[in-house]
Amino acid sequence: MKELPIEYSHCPIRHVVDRFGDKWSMLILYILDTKGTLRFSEIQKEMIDISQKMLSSTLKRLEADKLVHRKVYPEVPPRVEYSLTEVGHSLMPHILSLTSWAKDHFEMFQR
Amino acid sequence: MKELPIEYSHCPIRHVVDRFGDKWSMLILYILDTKGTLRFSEIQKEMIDISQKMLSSTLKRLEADKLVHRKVYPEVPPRVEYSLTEVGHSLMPHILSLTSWAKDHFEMFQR
DNA sequence: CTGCATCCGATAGGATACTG
DNA sequence: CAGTATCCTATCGGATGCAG
Repeated sequence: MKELPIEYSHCPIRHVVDRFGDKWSMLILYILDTKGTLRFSEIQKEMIDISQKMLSSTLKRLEADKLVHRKVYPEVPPRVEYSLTEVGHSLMPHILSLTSWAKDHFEMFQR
Repeated sequence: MKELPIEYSHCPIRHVVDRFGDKWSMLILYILDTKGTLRFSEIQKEMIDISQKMLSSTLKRLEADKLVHRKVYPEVPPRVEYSLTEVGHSLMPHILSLTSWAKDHFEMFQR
C-alpha cells in the first residue's frame, strides 16, 4: 500500500483502505473479537494459511494503530497475548456490518 | 489478491477483503454513490491519481460483481456511463458505516 | 514460544503509447 | 472519448533459518 497523497488526507475511505485494505488485518481483528485474548500461536492456528512473518507484521501495525493490545509476560519461554483495545472493539460492528451484507449477497460471490 | 482457499469459501471476511481490499474499489463505489451516473473521464477527474488502467480494470471487476452498471451509447465519439446497481447501492450503507467510524477516530490517523 | 532477518517469487499497480 | 497493450517497478507476502 502506497503513501496516501496529502490532498486526500481528509478522505475517510482512503484511510480505511490504507489501513484495512491489506490481506490480513480485518481477519485478525475479527478473530480477536470473536475469541477474545489469544497468544501468537493461537491466532496462527485460527488462520492456518498465514505466515509468521505476515502475522507478526500485521499485528505490529494493528498495535501501532491502537486497535490491538499486546501484553508480554516476562516468562521463559516467552508468552505474549493479544486482544482488542477499546477502539478496536468499537470498530468491529462496522466490519461486521460489511460482512453481514456479504453473507446476504453470498450468491453473487459464487462466480 | 490471491485465490481464496477453498476451506475459507464460507468466510465472509475473506470474501470482503478479496473483493474490496484492493486500492480503488471502495472509492469508486463511493464516488458513484455520491455523484450518481458518471462517464469514464468524469470518474477519473474525481480521483486524479488513478491511472486509466486501474480505473478500467477496477470498473470491469465491479461490473462483473454486479455492483456497477455500464451503459454504452452507440455514438461517435463513444460515450459510456457508469452507475451503481441496486446491489451496489445496498452495499453503500455498510461502507459508509466503516468510514463514519474512521471519521470519528480520525485523530488516531494522524500518525 | 515468539518472533526477526533474509531471500525470493508473484503480482498489484503506474507510465506511456496506441486504437476505434 | 474510452479504453487496450506493453513495459516496468514496488511491494506484498511466502519459505526458511536463526535468536532470546
